[in-house]
Amino acid sequence: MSDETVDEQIMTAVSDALQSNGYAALTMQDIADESEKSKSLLHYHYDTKEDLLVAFLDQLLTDYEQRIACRSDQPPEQRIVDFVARFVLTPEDDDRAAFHLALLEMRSQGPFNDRIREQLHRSDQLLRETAGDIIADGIEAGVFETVNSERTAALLIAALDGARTRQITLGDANTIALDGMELTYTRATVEEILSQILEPILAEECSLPSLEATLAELDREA
Amino acid sequence: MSDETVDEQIMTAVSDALQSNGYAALTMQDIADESEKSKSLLHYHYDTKEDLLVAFLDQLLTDYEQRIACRSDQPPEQRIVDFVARFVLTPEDDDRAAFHLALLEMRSQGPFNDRIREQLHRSDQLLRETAGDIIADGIEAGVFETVNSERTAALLIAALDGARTRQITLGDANTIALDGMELTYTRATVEEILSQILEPILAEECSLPSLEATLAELDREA
Amino acid sequence: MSDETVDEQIMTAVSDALQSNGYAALTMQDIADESEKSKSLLHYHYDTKEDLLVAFLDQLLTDYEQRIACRSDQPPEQRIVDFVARFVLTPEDDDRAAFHLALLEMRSQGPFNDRIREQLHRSDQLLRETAGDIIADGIEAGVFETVNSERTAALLIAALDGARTRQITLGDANTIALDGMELTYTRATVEEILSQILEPILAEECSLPSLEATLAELDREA
Amino acid sequence: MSDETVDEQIMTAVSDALQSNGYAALTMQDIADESEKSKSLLHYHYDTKEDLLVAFLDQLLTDYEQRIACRSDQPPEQRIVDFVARFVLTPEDDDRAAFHLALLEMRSQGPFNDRIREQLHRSDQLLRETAGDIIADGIEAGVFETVNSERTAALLIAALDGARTRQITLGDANTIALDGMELTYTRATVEEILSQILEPILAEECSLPSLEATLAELDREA
DNA sequence: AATGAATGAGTTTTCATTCAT
DNA sequence: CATGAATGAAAACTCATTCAT
Repeated sequence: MSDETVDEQIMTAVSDALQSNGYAALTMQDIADESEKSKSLLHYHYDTKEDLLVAFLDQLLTDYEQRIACRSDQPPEQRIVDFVARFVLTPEDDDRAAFHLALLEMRSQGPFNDRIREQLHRSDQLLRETAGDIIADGIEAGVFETVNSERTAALLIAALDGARTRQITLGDANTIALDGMELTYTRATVEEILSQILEPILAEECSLPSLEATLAELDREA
Repeated sequence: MSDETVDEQIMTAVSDALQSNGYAALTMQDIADESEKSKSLLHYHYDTKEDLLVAFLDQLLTDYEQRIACRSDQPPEQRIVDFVARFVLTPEDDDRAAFHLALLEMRSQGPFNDRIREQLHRSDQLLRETAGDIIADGIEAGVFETVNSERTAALLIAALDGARTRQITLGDANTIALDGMELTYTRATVEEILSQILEPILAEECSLPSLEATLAELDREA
Repeated sequence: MSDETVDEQIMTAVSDALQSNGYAALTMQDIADESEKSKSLLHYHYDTKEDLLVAFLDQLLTDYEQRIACRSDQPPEQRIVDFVARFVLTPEDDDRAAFHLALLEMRSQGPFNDRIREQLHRSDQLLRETAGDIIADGIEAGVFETVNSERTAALLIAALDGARTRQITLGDANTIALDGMELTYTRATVEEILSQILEPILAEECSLPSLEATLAELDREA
Repeated sequence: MSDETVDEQIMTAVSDALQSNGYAALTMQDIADESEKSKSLLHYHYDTKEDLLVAFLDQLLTDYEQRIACRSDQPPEQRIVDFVARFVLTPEDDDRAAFHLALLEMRSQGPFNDRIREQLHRSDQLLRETAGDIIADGIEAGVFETVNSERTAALLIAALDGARTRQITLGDANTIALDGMELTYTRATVEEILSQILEPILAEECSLPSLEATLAELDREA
């Protein structure tokens, strides 16, 4: 805790304050309260509230980008399952849900704020390229049949992002029944993506790694 | 224009103000400026800002629900194409994009506001039921193969909602190439849904109506 | 009192607050305290502190200009004595001293603020023209010998303004002895101007009206 | 440069900061920015901002007093021309104008601040005594006719100070025409003082040194 | 029904000052 | 000596809400 740099402390405080208050109602005082620092100190490090929030978004997205990029040593079929599995939010993932909610609020500020919009663009680019590259690699490796990798990636991401948005905005009550189990919206969507989008394009003799195992693996890493 | 009731005028003003300022920065003065009325009058009709916004969201979703529900006299394969086609946003649809952006901002307020959350729930329920019902009707009518209608609907909606969110937050620059044409994110996603999700579950001898024609038809209605 | 308009009340409050605090230390709260209104109301009537102060300066100078301009029906020798007599500040003139002190502070803001500078220019122009015109009229009427009216006016005003500045910044302690009486700096300077600058340029047979009588007259008017 | 003591550096920084920002808007940070030192260091040397500014004013006035006092070995008629010539500000004298503007702002703080007022008094005393003494010396030496030296000095200084105030607050645009040349307000006033106040009191056979030559001489010294 | 005037509570931001190093 | 970090108090300004008319 106390070995965090001040900047890290502030970023943590922004994150906590966003989770408690939401973006629209967020005040500098809220952030100061979450850190153990004064409002003045926030202004000492960041000239304006906007500067602070832009810095926060930057750090957020940079972290996110790093998480997306890892595990690139795996075969394509594992990487694509990894990719989609990372979108699964369990009801216990309070922090991650809050994080994505905050991100969603900032995303909706994009059209009103150039600096935010640029950051979002950068990050979106990476997300789509990553998914597209994995699929393209899979085609080249003979794991997937020949499909338009870019468009398949676009569909994938739309579904994953949409499921996540719905889950975090509507709450976990919003579940989907599968074989008697109640799945979160993201979990159910990942299952559907695997069975209705990715399995149909698998080459003969190929199979996807187990989602269950992949989720367990990701859990272990975290 | 002038035969609008005051309430209608106010609702229009809220909509306009949201489009100009976004939810986070929206003030009562902004709304008053968009109407030709005074701030005081807004308070005369709605006790608090929250009351006004909840009323606005209610009206918004009610309108939306009515639009979803219509054309129920059509056969299932037409109704499902109708359903997905309604999500397509062209670059010219400035107003609708702004509308959905405002809605997105309000959606992200759900977790912080019970009254907003309830409304969102109600509307989401309807959306998923509608899609599920159309697919279930199609199965019963022998147009679709037997699939889990609820889960397919969930995937559909996740993808449609996600595509729309990405399009409105990232701007129309964010396009997807198809056969040399540049499609908006929503349009491309609808195409993918049709070819990768709906066509594969069509019964033999069955086909989907043309998206092009359906879009033209919806356009005519509006 | 209570029949003042709100704007008048605010202007009075600015004046009072300036006298108590000086320009450099003046806050909106100070002004609100002097009026019986809230800070918010000041912002309701004037968007910014600068707007308020510019409006105040405008009113100040406009009033001042009107005072300068009056009594224009008199002969030139009376008008010039009037003109210089108006600069005399007695030790009892607390309000007027405070007023000119506030004005002095605002004058020193001119180089930093375009809007203030413009107002000062306007007013200065008038002051010099008025003095110059009186002298020119006097020359034409044969009351004064032929001198450069513009330059004589410049000297006159420099001395009058300088004397006033010294009196208000250094306090009334700063007096000048004349025939056993202690005169304020402005009073002494006016006497000197009359005897050393104006009397020497009087045409033969002409004389200046009594300062004493003129001061009494101005007093009666006020 | 680097052989300045820290105190000298700080005084220079105060002067620079005053010229850039004016007294009313001056902050400790502004001063720190002009020096290459930190805000903290300013407080290490001067407990409070007021202490610093009072010290600055003290140094300012002390310097000024020394300049007034010099050249006391000259004959009275040269010394009085010297005295008035020192008030001339050419349009090129940016620094001196800024300096006097800062001083003017501090002068207008006198009524609100005892420590500042005392300093101003001290300095004003000296100024008037110096002028009075030169004239008294001139009378004794038979250069000037017998006049009230104190009162003539008061008029002189009022005019000189007033001209300077007007010139620095209204800008150099505020010129006065003389024989086709545009003179600054201070220059024109000095000319008028020489011809209308000092020359009339010269004893027979006496004449004043040339202003032109005196200005050149002062320039050389600086 | 409608509004201009008014305000209190709160927002971002500023700034002189302090303190640990 | 010197500084970066930190803060409390107060600054300008905002805004939902109220009230008299």
